Amino acid sequence: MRVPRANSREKILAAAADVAREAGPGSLSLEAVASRAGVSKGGLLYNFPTKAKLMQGLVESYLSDFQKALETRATEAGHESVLSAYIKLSADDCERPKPSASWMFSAIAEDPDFLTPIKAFKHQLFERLKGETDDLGSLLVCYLAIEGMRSMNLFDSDVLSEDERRLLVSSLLKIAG
Amino acid sequence: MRVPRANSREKILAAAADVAREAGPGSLSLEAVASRAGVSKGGLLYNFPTKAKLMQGLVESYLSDFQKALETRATEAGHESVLSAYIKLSADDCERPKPSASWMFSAIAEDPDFLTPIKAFKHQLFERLKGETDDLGSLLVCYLAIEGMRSMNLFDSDVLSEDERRLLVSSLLKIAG
DNA sequence: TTGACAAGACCGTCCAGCCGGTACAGTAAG
DNA sequence: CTTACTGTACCGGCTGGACGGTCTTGTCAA
Repeated sequence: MRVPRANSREKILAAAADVAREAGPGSLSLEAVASRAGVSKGGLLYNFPTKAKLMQGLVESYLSDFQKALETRATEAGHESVLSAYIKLSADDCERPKPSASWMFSAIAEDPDFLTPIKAFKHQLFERLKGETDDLGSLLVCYLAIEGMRSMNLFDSDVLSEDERRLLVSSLLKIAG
Repeated sequence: MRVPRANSREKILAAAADVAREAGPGSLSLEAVASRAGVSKGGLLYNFPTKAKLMQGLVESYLSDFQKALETRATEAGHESVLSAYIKLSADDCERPKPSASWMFSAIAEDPDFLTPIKAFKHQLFERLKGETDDLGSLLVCYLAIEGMRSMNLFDSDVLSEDERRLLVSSLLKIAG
């Protein structure tokens, strides 16, 4: 009973993220992902010949989604700076109560090198932000604060209230200018 | 109460942190820890009857060390605020190139609930900081930026240069007042 | 003697990767 | 149109190995 062959990859990727989020990063097994995606283990291994490839796919789709969202934000709303687009995007990402990237912990456990592309991406983004502003101190504070927000969301650590998060975002936007 | 021959518990805890840092969080097995600590598997299980207890021990020692260091900083150098003590302590912690808490990833993979005490601790610290200042916006920015710094160190993501980190710290201290 | 381990065999479980199938789809000759 | 062939997409059982945890036996210092 097969229907959408082409979407299998994305379905599997989404299923993997779901499993990691709901059952915990330690429960991200091939069988769990396959079952969640409505695919057999063989079908999963057909799309991703190894678990490492699956992790790599997760990283790549995460990065491309993020970049797409950032680009959209940075261009759509007029002459917004990349930094403020990044702030708003991150704020929205962190709005969702459940961390959507728990799979990162699985990836790190598998092999810390899986995060290398993410590090490179962040480095690139930071360089881009540096080229946009002349007040390095403010940029550093903003950038790190966003990093902290994302980290707290990732660790599912809800220290901030709704009001506090809003205040934080507006403070950051003010610092960003 | 008999004194053990050597302080095996601490040796084991340190060995576990070393294994997670050097071999990766996914390689944190009981055998690896035992071998690293110069202890047999039986000896390890004698001190920590289960892997969960070992993780718990890691968390507890991390938290007590951190609190002790924070208290020392906050009291020794005159009437420094807790926030600036926290900033400086975190900056020093992040000075070290290698993340010292990679075991956290192992703990999360094992069971996300292991981080509950850490979340509680952070929440408590944040409340304490809120009681110390009247400018919530600045506190939020500072606190999150520190969180970001710690997160980057944990993920071994060296986006900032030495100079940038120093500038960041001084900016944060200025914001903290 | 006893408490604090050392040493390691052993078992149950879990899981990644492999492999032999199977159900189509497209093509193309007859 | 039919039959035969071919490649794609997927199924699911299997296995080898790693790992956590238990248990037994031995050792040595206090």
